[in-house]
Amino acid sequence: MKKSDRTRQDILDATASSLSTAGYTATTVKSIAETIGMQDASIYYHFSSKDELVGEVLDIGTARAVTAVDQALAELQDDHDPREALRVAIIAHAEAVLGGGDYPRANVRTFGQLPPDLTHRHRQGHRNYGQIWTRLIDDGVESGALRGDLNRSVARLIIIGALCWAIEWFDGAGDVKASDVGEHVFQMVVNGLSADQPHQHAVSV
Amino acid sequence: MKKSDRTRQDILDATASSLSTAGYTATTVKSIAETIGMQDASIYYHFSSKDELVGEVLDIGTARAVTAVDQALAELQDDHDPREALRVAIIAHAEAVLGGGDYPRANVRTFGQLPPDLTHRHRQGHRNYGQIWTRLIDDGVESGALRGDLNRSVARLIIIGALCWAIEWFDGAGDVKASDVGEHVFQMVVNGLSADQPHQHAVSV
DNA sequence: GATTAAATCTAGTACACACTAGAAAAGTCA
DNA sequence: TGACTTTTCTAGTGTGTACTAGATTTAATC
Repeated sequence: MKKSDRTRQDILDATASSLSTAGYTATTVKSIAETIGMQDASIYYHFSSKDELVGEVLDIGTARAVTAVDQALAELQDDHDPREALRVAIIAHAEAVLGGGDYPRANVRTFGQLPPDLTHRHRQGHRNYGQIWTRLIDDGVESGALRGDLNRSVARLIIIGALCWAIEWFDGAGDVKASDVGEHVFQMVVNGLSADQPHQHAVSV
Repeated sequence: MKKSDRTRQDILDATASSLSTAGYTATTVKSIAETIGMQDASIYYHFSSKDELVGEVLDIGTARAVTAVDQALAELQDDHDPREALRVAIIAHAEAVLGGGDYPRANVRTFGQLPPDLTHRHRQGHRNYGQIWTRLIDDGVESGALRGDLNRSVARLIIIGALCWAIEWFDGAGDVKASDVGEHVFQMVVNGLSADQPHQHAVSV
């Protein structure tokens, strides 16, 4: 029983790594097997199909991102500004997707490349994730901390989009850290790029 | 000569349409041929390979996006606020990529799915496009209209990212128009979501 | 050490893909 | 109409893919 579990984990890890860098199509069963020194046919002892394997990787990725954001929000003080909650969530997302492991990165990277079945399978997970952000924005607007003249759904998708697209250009090796990307998204989206606005505190990057 | 040109155009159009909805892998030479009522082999009379065909579609897409933004900026008054230039560019980009034709949409949609050769081929085009935005942000910071404490390169990529990712969720059939998405990105990224800031004018959506 | 179960391998199948060669058809113009 | 060019089709090739069947090896248990 033990051996199987470890091999299974190796397969998942190799798949997450490949998905996060090469994408869905370039991630072949053969290439996964080669990474861990197996024959491609052996993969099918542990997973019934490529898409079941990929699906499991994506599930783990979603779960980790949700956990990261939830955990960051849970550490907030009770009387926090709604903007601070948004800031904490944005930075947690950035760190999970950009600086974290391969699983959340695989999730974002392969978004839009998946076959219909897998896309449909993960729609619910994405909806749940989106609700975290919906609540954050609703809280902000209703408390008066955030403007109420914008479409909240569009605002939510723009924030998530800015963060998700960062995977296309972010290079962990540079000076800019994952949390820096999060801080920038927060500064821009909440405080705005315009000079001389309230709530702005200088950021050094 | 005439017949060939029209067929060639039909092939390009069908490819752009397929790329913009199905992505790179699902866009097969056979499916393109079927769309225009041809045999797949006939495509090769007009294009030497799938990637040459796709490359040409992407070139057109980049060119159209650049033209749209350049044209919108050219119509500005001489003494405009740098923020207004950013606004005009953002909305032009949103309209070109979300509301415009298949070519710019194909470009954004397949970003990150392309084989290395095609990715490399279009790196220069993307760099050129990025420079338009670099200049807009530099102008804003140097004139004092935009804050100078953020990394300009990161800011640029966040703006473009928020716009590009919109292709994953934007539905032209809904109430929200492409220009609305642009307006929201501008409002959030430049004026900020925070309530009661200067420069903000209520937006109705 | 023998027996059984778990895990992997060898050797294949079937299919979709990009692409090719040469014949056939369609169009052009004297 | 006839000669010629342009365009498309028929019929294939080779390659890479996910996946399967059954033999073989490795590990666990008595």
